[in-house]
Amino acid sequence: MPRRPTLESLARELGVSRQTISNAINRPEIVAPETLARVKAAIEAAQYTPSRAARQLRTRSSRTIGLRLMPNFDGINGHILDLFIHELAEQARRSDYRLLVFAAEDTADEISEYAHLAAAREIDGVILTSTTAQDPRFAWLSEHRVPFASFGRPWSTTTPPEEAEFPWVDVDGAAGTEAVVERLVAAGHTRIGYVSWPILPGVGQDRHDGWSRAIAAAGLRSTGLVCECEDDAIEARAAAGRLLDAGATAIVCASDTLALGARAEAIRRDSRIVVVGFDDTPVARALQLNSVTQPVVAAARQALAMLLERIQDPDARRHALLTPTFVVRDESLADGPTIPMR
Amino acid sequence: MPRRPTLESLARELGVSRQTISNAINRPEIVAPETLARVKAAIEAAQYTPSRAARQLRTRSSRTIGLRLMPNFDGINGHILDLFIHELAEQARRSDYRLLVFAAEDTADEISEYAHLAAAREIDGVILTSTTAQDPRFAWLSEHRVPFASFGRPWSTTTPPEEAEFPWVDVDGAAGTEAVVERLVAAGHTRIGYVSWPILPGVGQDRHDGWSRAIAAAGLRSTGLVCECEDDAIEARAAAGRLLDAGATAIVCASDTLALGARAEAIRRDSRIVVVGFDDTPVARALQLNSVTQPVVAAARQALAMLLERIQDPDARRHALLTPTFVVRDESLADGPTIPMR
DNA sequence: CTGAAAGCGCTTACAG
DNA sequence: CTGAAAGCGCTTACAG
Repeated sequence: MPRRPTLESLARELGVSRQTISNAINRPEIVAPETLARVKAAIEAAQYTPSRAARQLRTRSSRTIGLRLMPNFDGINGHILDLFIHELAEQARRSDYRLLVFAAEDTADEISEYAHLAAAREIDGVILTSTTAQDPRFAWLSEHRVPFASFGRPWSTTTPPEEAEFPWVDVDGAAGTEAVVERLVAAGHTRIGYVSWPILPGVGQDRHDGWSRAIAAAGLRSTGLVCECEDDAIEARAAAGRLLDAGATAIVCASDTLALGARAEAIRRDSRIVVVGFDDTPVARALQLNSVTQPVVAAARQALAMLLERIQDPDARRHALLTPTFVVRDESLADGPTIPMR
Repeated sequence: MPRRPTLESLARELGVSRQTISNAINRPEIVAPETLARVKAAIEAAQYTPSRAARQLRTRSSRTIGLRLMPNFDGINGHILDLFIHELAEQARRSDYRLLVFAAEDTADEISEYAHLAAAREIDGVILTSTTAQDPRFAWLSEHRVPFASFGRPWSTTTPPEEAEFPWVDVDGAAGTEAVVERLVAAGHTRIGYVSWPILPGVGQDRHDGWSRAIAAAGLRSTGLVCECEDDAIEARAAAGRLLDAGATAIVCASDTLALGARAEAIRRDSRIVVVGFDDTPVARALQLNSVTQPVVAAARQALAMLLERIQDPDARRHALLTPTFVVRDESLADGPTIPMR
């Protein structure tokens, strides 16, 4: 790459001191207006940009945040993380932060990479995604004083997430499935099945609980109307079959992948059966499938804002639970306020 | 973050000079074995990692590569880039390089970010994806001496890609659709339709040409058997309808998104109709759809290797065209060597 | 092989 | 407001 100007060379050229130029960049308000203008023009003309490394070394801040890329080989749902990362990168850039991403084999490997990055002072903080119950990353990062914010609640079975000593933002999955059921009930459905992810503490349980809560609130029966399965369309198709055998007229699913399978079965049996997915992935849009959309852009913004606060103040610990929206694409449900079909 | 050891503090502790420690890290072969062992142990014990910023400043190398995150809001096909980036991150880490990602509004904005990153010496090189005909990024990066390697050929209409003055790796899309048609012909199909992306220089034309070439080689007719449409399942469904009206018994598609739509129509008409997608996304797997899989992992490795070569040698310009594989999931095609169904 | 020294390019108190 | 100076934490020729 070509030789580039430095503070030194620029100062000589302009006949001022290095400090003046540095001031013009970092504290323009203390520089005399005419000098400032002259310096700014020279900076512009020379395409001068301070060396990030030198700046980092001096200020002891990298203005870089680290993020592990989660493997997403088999999921349709990885789309959510795609959107999240994209928005995170956009916001980071706006705040003059860099986004450093890395791959890791597992959580232990992920942590070891944080250790490296932190030791080499390459990152000022970390954004976590895909949190699990008993997630070991929270403790490690806290212990080692690495600032972080999490997209995903701590799914601890002992401490409620509101008491977490670190900032997090999450989407209220239960509220999503709950809203779906309410709408289905309003449309006259009384046998509403649920194709669930494994009901374990975390997202799987959360989404299930919303369905369950709404069913109970409506005074409906739930017996025989839940099927647990892995995030696999083939399994979901079989599960949907069982729910339909049990008389379901609508099937709510924990993901679009599951909905894809459920819908194949539903179409075979009776085209009036309503199927609802979750995450509103491109697949749902392509198939005109009802789904629930997460406010991912807001989540990314909040996560970054929280992290930047945390970097400033080690005690910062805001929490935010965002509400998802039911995207109705089925005509039989198409009354009341919805997101317009795309 | 906690106070960390420096070369200075470690040297004092051990009673050796800073250089000795630096040598132990960077040129261990010139340090006396016992000293080396002692130093290595101390480094391990103190969890010492050299400050990246200081190192960068001194060596004038950031060991960081830049990558623009392409927006992927509406595509199912974004999956390929996901895999690519993941593998790139993995390989980069293995070579002790960092992967810095950023979002950009458009190509001009992307270039302006390269300008910033290069001026601040934040990156040593760039990996390009999603290349287009007349892609302005090639010229800009070349002119500004920013090393880069491209995942995607230069789709210039004037210069053949083999003459490009920069390294690139790509997947031979034409070979993919060609192999698909050959297999369909072998299975007895004589009316093979193609749902195409817009046939313009680039991936769209490339994939179309493979189909076209194989049809001609088999001595089959192609009239009425091509439909161009945007990467949209709804449009694809209509297109498939027209192809079926023209007598097609098999439909090859430029993407899984298109195949999704085509299949919906095919199922409605006759379940024996064969549909083939492209990219083998999770959707294809979920729906047991035939598809063509790109060797993305190999592409990412090659792209990184080429970039690292280019960083060493400004004249390095290897090119590689990788061959995709037909993933057969339809029983009617299930003879001959295939990738086993997952 | 080891030790004293220069310098990468910045930022920021400190006198003036 | 500006100028001379220190120092962030490394790497690497250079004498010994």
